[in-house]
Amino acid sequence: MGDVARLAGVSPATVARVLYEPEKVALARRQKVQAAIEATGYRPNVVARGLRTSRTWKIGLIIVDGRLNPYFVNLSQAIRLAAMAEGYTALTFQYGSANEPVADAVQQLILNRVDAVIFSYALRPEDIAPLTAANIPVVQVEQEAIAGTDAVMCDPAPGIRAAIAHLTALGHQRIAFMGGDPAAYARPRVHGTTMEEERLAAFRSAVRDLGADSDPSLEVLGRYFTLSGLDPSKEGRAMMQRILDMDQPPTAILASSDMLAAGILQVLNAAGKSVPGDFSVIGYDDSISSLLAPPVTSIGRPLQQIAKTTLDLAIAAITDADHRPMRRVFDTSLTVRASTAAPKS
Amino acid sequence: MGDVARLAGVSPATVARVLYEPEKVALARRQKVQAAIEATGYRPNVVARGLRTSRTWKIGLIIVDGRLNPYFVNLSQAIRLAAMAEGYTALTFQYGSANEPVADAVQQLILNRVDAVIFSYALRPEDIAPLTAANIPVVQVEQEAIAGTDAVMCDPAPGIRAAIAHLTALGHQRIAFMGGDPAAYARPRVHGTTMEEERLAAFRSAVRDLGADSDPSLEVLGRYFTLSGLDPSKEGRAMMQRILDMDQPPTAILASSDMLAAGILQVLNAAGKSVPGDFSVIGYDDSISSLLAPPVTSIGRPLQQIAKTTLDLAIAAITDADHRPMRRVFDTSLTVRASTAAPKS
DNA sequence: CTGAAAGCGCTTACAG
DNA sequence: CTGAAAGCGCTTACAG
Repeated sequence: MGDVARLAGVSPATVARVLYEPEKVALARRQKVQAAIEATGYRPNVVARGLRTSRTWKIGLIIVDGRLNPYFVNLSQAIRLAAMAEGYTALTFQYGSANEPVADAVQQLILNRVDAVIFSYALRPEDIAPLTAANIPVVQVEQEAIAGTDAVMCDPAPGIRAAIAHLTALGHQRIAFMGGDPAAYARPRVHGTTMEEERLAAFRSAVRDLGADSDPSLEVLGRYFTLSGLDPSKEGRAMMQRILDMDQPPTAILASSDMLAAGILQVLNAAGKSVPGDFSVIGYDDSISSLLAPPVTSIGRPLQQIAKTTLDLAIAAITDADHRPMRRVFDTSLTVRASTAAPKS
Repeated sequence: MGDVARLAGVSPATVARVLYEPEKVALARRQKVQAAIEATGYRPNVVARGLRTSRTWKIGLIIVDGRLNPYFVNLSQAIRLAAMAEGYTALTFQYGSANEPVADAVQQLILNRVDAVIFSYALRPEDIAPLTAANIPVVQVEQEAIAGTDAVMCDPAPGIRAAIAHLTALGHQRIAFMGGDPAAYARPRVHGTTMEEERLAAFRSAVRDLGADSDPSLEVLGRYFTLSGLDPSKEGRAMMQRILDMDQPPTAILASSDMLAAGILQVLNAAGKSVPGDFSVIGYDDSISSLLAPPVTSIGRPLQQIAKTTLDLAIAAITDADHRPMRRVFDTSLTVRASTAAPKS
């Protein structure tokens, strides 16, 4: 910066002004400074600026490890790109596998003086205190572990209803739901329901409204993945095995993640059964569904909008001292692929 | 820091000394300062330290977008964790999809004064100049686009030889290679060969040595993925279609990525063919191979070692002014799963 | 419209 | 062993 100032024959203050409020600098001088910036290739030191203004233009992102579910790769990528579009750089920490405690990630982000922290399925209430103490705003994505904090949510109901409607229109009567057990995921919550409860409730009401079988034995509940071993299709395989062992098995299965659907396909492949011939399968997340054989019909979310909104809320919280926490809800929707067809009659 | 100093009745300089060279502070004082640090929960501001010491403890990582190939999620995760273990925070930029030019990422990393930049399949020779000018060392992973720069490489030959040996032991004679076309990937190189050439050469020599058919028509070459559309199994589907159309099709296929293998399984599934009944399939990367149906035999790399070595080299380059660029090479290896069996006779 | 000066929170060479 | 002082590279309130 000193070089630029010297070259242009002005003070460093004027260089800064050309950078941030050029209209306040007389034209002749401004042009001289701009020429000097060009000539030297000068770009302000982000670290120094961060120290001076106590805005680092960094946001922290704490999100589930993408190796456990590639959906989180898509989400974190979308958030990172939305952040870049607004001039922010993302500092990402993965949560879920490895022994990388969320508390440590929070500490790191505080030390790095990030302007805001975005959590996706990773916020534990006890992590809020240090962030609040450091005056760092928080946005929750698809999670409401804390009241009074911005939250960007996804409503599973539209996608699940579309999935059940798709299956009943094909002629399916016995449709199984494979998903997270609400009892196993007693997540902290502020709205009285967890995601697992919401998805299960959406399934139940869609099945009831659309005339498919309402049979509790068709609700196959468990975990999405085991944290150890990085064998993310294991849970789906185990749950599909339970379905194959049923007295009155379903003809279609709605799984609560694409990873579960992958496990389903593996068990059916090993058992010599075909999809959609013997079973129709629908996934959730629209992550690896298009890579499976056959490509799997799946419920997806509007990722770009979620990411954009998340950033808008974070920026509002950063820049507006009077910002009131908001809650935004997006709809899920169904993408039909080759894993669903009419049942054998 | 001022608070701590006041509370302990010492100067800020002494607080800093307790933090960085405690043995130089008299015991009584040191304990007083440590107590004050405890009491206030003080942690040094990383931004200020970065400005003062011109070491930010950040490393930049520019790597292929994990949505194009999940292997890069595994690799970047491994590097990020290795960095954390050494006290570094990673600033990650994805390369390949979206319009996120590498040059911009490089600029961002320079502005952020990262201590080093790690490239995986993303280094273009023209990006080196600004980094060199900013005195930021570079490590190349699985890529040697530039001479005189640290490089951590993977030798495809051991894994490919193991794959072919596995197939010939099962009785396969006609084995196809599906991979990147060396002509399509005229990557910058310093060692005379590109990765595509190395893999193809490894295939050819393994096939020759192990007595399988050496038939140029069994080399099905193309691209790993299309950058547009985020349909990463598309290329594999197209190449598999070419194999199905052959007069003398192979009985086994070695694909150069798990994404290609996914496309293979999709085409065979749609054609009513079975794996490994009709075709044995081997993938590469050991990324989603364990999620496919059937789980796919795949060639993998020692990720933890690669990540650790990458960081060791980066740190050496950061801390040691006399550091001489090094080249480290790791072996690939085969993980056998359910997609390979004896051919139909 | 412009510059001199202060200060963000640290670290470290220097003097004692 | 310890403190006062300088300085990393910026931004901005203040005075003119």
